[in-house]
Amino acid sequence: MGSRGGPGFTPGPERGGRGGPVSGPPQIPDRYEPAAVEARWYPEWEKRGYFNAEADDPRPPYCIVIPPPNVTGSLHMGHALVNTLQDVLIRMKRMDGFNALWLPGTDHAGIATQYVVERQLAAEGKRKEDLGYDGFLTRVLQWKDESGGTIIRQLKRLGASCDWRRERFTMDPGLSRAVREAFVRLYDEGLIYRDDYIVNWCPRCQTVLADLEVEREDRDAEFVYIKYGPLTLGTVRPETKLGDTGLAVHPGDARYAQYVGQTLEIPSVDGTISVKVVADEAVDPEFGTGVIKVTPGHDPTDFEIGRRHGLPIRTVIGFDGKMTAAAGKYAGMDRFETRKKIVEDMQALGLIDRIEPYRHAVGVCYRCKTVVEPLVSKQWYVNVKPLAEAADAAAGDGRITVLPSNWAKVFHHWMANIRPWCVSRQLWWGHRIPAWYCDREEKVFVSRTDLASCPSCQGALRQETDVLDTWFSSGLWPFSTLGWPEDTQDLRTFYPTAVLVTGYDILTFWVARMAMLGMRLAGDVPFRDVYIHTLVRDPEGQKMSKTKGNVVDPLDLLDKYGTDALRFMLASMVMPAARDIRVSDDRLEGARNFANKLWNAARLVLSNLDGYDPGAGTAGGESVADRWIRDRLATTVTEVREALEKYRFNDAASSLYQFVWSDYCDWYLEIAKRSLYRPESPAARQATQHTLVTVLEETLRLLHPLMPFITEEIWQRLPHEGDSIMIAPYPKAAAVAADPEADRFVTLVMGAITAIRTIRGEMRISPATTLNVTVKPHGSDTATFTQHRALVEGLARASVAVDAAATRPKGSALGVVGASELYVALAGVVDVAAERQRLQKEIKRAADTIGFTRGKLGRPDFVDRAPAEIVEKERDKLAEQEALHAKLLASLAWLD
RNA sequence: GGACGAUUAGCUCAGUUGGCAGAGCACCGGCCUCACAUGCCGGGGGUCACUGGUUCAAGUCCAGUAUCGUCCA
Repeated sequence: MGSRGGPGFTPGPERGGRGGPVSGPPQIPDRYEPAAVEARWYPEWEKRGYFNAEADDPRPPYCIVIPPPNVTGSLHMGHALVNTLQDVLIRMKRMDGFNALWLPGTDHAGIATQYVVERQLAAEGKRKEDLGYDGFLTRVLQWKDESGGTIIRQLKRLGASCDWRRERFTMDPGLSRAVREAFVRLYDEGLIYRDDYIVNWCPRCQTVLADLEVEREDRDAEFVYIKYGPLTLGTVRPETKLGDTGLAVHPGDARYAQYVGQTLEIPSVDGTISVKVVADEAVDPEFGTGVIKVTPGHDPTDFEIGRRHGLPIRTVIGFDGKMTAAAGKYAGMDRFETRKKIVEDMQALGLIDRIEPYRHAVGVCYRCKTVVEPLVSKQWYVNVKPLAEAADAAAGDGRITVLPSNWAKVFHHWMANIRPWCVSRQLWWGHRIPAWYCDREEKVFVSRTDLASCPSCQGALRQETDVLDTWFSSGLWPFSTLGWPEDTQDLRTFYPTAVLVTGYDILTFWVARMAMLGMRLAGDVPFRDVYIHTLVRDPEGQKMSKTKGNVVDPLDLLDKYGTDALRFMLASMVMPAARDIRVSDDRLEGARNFANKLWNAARLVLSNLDGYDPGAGTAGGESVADRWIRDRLATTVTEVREALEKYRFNDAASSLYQFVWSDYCDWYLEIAKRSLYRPESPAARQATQHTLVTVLEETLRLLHPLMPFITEEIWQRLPHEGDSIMIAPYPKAAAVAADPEADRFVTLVMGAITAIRTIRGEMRISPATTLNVTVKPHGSDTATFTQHRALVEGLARASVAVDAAATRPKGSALGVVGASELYVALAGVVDVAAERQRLQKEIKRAADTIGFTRGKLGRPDFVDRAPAEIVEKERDKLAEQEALHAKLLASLAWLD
């Protein structure tokens, strides 16, 4: 498929030479059919290696790493959005002369994947323990092989131009090595440590969760007021009373000052318990009775209070969510059943003061929604504080730009308030922590290589069974995928990457961690820009969720509307402010219609290329309309480039939409038809053909990043240079020179056409009726009207006479175009009452503007203090409106 | 409780440095005009949430109020 063009071009390889205007070659359907086009071009692009980037390419690098989706996942609307935006950027930069690399891959999604496989096993009546560690991992890998690749195939349907040769997976040997290297380095630097701390435990997943992995859900509960010796206090978790080791009040609370420091013996359901009363700022004296019970083993706040005051920890709920032996007679009972039972028991003993309904947020596991149990256990932590300070500084001084800028604040806030990151997970699926315990010497060894025996005593070792948080490996993604820790050519060329595009929901989960780890380990920021997009919602603004049943499958939309339509819709919905996106069929239809519009514009152009010589250019026959559409395109190029540079995808989309539909199709094509079907000269026809083709060709290149398939399909059928639009140059912005003649054309000729059409519309005159129009030009307007008389006649369906000496015919409607007038004969066509009504409306409009403007100009403050050009503009407006008003009044008088 | 955001046409939303309020959809009227009815032509529709302030000038800047939303605790 080489380049076409040059003299003697005949459009379309399969097209026969047909003379004159035709209704489009039968080979080109009158509707754009996306499926076949998409299926044809994607494999072709991939086969030709257009997606590939090399590290030794001398052009400036531009790299995006994909936010890795779950390897066993499938495409949802969020993926469709984030990957559309990345593809728009990467295609634009690739066309624009950059060495553009979009690096794809997937992550292993530890908890999520393990949870899915465990459910599969449960359906078979098995547990992972039945398969054993190795057996379970085999099973997970089997599931990965089955479902892995699904999302990659789906990304290809979306048109994603990733360098697939470089696809990575967080559990690959290379990336696993990076994980181990990172862990060991941070450990050696003293940033990783083990600690007994209160953690979020998921009793179902049997693992600890990071704070971020706990979601809040509002639940109805009972607020139980318990008689606590001499005091009364409220709690939503009466079952934890068994683990109480203290009571706390606010230090300034006079009501309870007498108790502070005392140890009370409290009669309880299972004998008495002894609790120490402490004063702590964390207590809200306004809440409940102002006294709280302190259960350091089962509540994060209580844990902190306990640490501050040296209270002992009593663990009464175990990792299985059941009461422990320390819970006495409740041992072995489920925690929620115990809650009910203990209330009953306390009621029997008269220990309940009262019970009130209460709604509060409980923490649940973000994967399985099980209520999280705060528990004390020994875990691995990263002290991220120093890393966060560095990352925060980079965002503060512009080495990283977070966009839209309101997200920069969120980023900063999170960095400034960061807490130690718990990185160990009690899962089987993930990167096993490279730590070995020597039980004999009670030592821990962290090592890059597997250890067989204790380096110190040569005794047996056991490896840590915990794995690392998935985000630990994802946090290395921008450099581990480029070969880190090796000093690779890829890393030197493509790191730091240009931009990271992702949703705000993982700004803290992931973006923050990449920034911290990248700066610490890879020595520089991982990306220059972070572009945060919002969530995709249903038409009612509801978050899509399986439980609500309002999930839209992007694959269905691709089938129904076409990939380009979905992409265009998504891009045009991405607003600069942090607003969620609502997808609706209306929006998609609009985008599909836009694709169809473009398709049909191309059909019109392609069917009118007989005799066209691409090498001859405009042959000196260029018209003012040809110049006008070129100027409009040049302006559009500037707008689109600026919008994309600033990640204002909606601006880029609407500029293109407006240009293609309103300027090119509605105006230019209609004008061009006159020139094609009734050319003034062969040169004029050639110039029109040339303009039609080259403007469309450039428009296609401008649009290609948003709508890759349809643009390639049309581009290939047009005269063009090069093998594919994908690798054709992105249009360059050019200054638009002042063109007074083109301005007059817009104001007078297009204005006259619109004026006549408006009169026709308001008078409800059928489009089939040819109107008799007399134009009375003002001064130098004569030449313009005379020159374009036929065009006005054609586009306004009128018979036009230009006569500077014309007098207003009886029973005619008035149109005002600039300083000129036109009269539309209505005699016998319509009753003059309608025109009277129309004129009165126009008169009121003009009078309102005049009143407003006079008022403004009448205020000395305005005239004195506003900039001269603003005042001048107001004066011009006033004069113009006064002239218009006078004409309209005269016209009304004429009618009567 | 804290932070952030939103409030503009019937709906969904743009509106960048303060200078004549915009788009798409929906609606109304007229058209199957030889690229397209996934279309063409025309039209109506807004006290820019509210109250004050700054300014010659406020949708835009400032303060407050109300309502809604998101995140954090």
